Amino acid sequence: MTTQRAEQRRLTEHRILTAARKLFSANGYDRTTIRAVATEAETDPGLVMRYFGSKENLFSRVARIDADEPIAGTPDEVADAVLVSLTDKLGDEPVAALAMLRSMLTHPDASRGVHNFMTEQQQQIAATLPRPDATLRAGLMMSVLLGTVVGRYLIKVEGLDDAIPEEIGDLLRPCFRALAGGDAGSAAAE
Amino acid sequence: MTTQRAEQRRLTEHRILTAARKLFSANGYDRTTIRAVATEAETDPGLVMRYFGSKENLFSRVARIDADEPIAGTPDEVADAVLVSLTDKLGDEPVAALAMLRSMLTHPDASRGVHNFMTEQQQQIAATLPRPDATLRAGLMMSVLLGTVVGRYLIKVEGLDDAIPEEIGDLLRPCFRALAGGDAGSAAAE
DNA sequence: ACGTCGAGTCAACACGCGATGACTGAAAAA
DNA sequence: TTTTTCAGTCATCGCGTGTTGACTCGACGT
Repeated sequence: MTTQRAEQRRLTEHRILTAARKLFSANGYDRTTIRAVATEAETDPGLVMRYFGSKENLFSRVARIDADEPIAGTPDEVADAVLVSLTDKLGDEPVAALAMLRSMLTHPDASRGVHNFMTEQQQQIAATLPRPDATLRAGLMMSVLLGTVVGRYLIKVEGLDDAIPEEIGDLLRPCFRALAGGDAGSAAAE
Repeated sequence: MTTQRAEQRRLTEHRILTAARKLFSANGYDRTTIRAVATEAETDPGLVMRYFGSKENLFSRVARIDADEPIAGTPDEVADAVLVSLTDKLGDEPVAALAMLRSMLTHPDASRGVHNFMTEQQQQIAATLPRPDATLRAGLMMSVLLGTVVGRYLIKVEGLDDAIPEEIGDLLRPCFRALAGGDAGSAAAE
């Protein structure tokens, strides 16, 4: 059985992690203070430090973008796979990812984290596109994905912040299809 | 004629503004210090304060996204207009806009600035799209634009960071066309 | 020539931050 | 019961920040 103390500690750690996720994703790394996290978690700054060592460490425990499933298939299948991974993220607020995304432009670790995630996905996608500009196309697909998530959750673009994922997915499908290049973009020549 | 003193002041102010633009766009608001700006401008922190009043004020003098020309026309024309405003921004590094964009996720003023710009453009676009989901479509167009600029200059997505604007524009044209909804997206129904 | 103005310099203030370490008291082990 | 362990508390340190005000001194107006 778990002792009273172990259980108490588990609960407190959990409160701290939840508070950290919330504040990091709402305010970013620099504007989130250990003291604010402690207050939100109804505990003490010293305890946060003891349990997690440093602010950096706490952030890395809380901010993460889970890798999607491997991507492969025909260009159209790839486009749809990216679309699915997008609508997944649009389903319900991915707090851990938002903690990362909120700080990606100002905090070096978060920047690396996002860059790594995007590059990983991008390379998988590019490998399936039989084109000389595959890397650029894959990079644009990831950029569209990024822009959509940032627009919805962080910038709160009107109409995008409260749209249902399916509708967004339907509107974006032609984009990903065109970027994947299954068929020539309509009216490409001029 | 301009006096020596007036000229000297003009030069120093200019060095400060250039330094501030550079540092704000590279490191964001919070991680840019008045001292660092002064050092970069080869002057004194006190002088920066005297000339610009406060860090906030200096930021607002330096970070701006110039409004694009009004958008109107048929859906396809609107799509192309957005595309042009994008390729313009991809032409050469828009330092003043990057100062704004770099801080948009963590600094309230920058957030407002980007939000205002996007909403403004979005409303112009939406007004030209004869669709019930015009706002969402326009919002997605702006989100794609945002994602592309952020991906190129701030995240530095591989292949996107050094691509020529025309190539990016060509790849993105079908996206904006589809979002503008001039014709039905290919394979929309299933 | 003389007094004024203003560009530039410097030291210091008040504040909030991450981090440290000593302390308390109750639960756990002996 | 006695001893040890550890969750939780608290005061405090060192540092970097934005900001202030006093000071210098060469250019300017008269």
